[in-house]
Amino acid sequence: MARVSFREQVLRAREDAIVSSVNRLLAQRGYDGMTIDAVAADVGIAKAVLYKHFSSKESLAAAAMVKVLERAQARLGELAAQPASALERLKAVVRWTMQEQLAGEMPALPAQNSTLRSALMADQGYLGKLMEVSDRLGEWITQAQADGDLDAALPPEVVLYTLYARACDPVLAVLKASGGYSDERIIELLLATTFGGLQARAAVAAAPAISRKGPTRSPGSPARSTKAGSGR
Amino acid sequence: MARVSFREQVLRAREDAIVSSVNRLLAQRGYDGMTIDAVAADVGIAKAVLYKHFSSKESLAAAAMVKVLERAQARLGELAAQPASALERLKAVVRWTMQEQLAGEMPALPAQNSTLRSALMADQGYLGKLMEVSDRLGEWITQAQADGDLDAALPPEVVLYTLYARACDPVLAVLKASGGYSDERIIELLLATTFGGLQARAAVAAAPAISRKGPTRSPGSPARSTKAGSGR
DNA sequence: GTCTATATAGCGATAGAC
DNA sequence: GTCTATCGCTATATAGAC
Repeated sequence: MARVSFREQVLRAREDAIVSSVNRLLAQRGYDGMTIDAVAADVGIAKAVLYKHFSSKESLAAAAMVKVLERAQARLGELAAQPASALERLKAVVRWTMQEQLAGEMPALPAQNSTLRSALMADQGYLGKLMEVSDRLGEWITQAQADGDLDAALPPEVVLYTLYARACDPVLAVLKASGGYSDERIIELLLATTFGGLQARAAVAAAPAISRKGPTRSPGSPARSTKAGSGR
Repeated sequence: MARVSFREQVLRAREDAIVSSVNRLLAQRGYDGMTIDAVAADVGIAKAVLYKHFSSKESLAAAAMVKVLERAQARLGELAAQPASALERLKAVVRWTMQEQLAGEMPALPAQNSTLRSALMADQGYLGKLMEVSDRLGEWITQAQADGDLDAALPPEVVLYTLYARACDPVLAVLKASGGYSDERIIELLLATTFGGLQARAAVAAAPAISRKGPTRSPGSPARSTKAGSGR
């Protein structure tokens, strides 16, 4: 019994290592760019061993998504324990998702992949966790609307989807790549643009005051300061 | 000379048809999901003929992106001719990109694909058009900030990237798939969430007043109205 | 100049050696 | 129980028939 339990433990530990690698590789290269060989190499095991744990590439992605949702659940639990308004909690959640993104720990799935989506929709573990997370966020959203902190004219599900979308917002990666901003500054900027549109009023009050370089520019001379491009 | 010109014209017409198909297929299945065979079948020509016009899949995608930028340029020109504030023009641009998305005409590229990105960054036509569009949008952005309509604390490039990101916002597709909203309603909702975060004040004034079903709900009973889920 | 048939390669998945 | 070598499939790209 003890030996079986020990073996179980070893297997679980390795599964954790696998899922962790998948998480990182998904974040770096995306689902299509991630190869099974790369996963095996990253974990340091043979590909055949990988298939002893997960039957397909899709199940690997599903496991990674479940792990992300579990981490999100843990974060939600922490936030629920702290005294804060619903809006503050929602902001903290989005901040966390952005930190995960910057840390390269937020897996990126294709917006619409038929086989992958089918696999995810068939995965009860994934669906269950997703619904639990969505329910808790939904409670905070409606609460924040009742508090007058979020625009009550927006259907809660629109707010929910928007929060999910910000967890994989490409703007963050572009700003990071541009190199002109610190991680914390990027998060503050995106929090400002995100919740400025979600809260009912006083949009930018949440963002710290920002000192512009040089004297205040005359409104008459815009002079194209945005030639960056950097192609989507 | 006339015959050559005629042949030229035929070739150009077919290239337009090809690019049009690529646009649609990119919007439907994404870059990785789009196969060359599907493009040839959609256009109604043989695959070999396709390669007479475009040397690779990447050049197909680049051509599609250039076409989108050209359409955007045309739209920007129309808007520039009309009397309106910079903010109104920016809103009109975003509205247009969302209409394109809903019409299935907005090609979707992977967020980070090494070979594709390299090909795009090497495409002078693409880069030139992108910079032209970005310059014009940048002018409107700084103007809107000078007008006090956009948050002046946001770097213009952050606003620019955010506008680009909304042109392929997955939230739109999710709301469309949910079936609960008309196309126009979806656009109004996303315009509200987008510019609420970008304009300095009076966030939701742009969105039309929305009549909620039933009597005003008591703030004390949130009762999870968001169990939708719909996976990422 | 257009299509059929094929070359080539990369990747997911598996069988067999040790 | 772990790894090497390979299968089979799909998709990009091309050569040759008509």
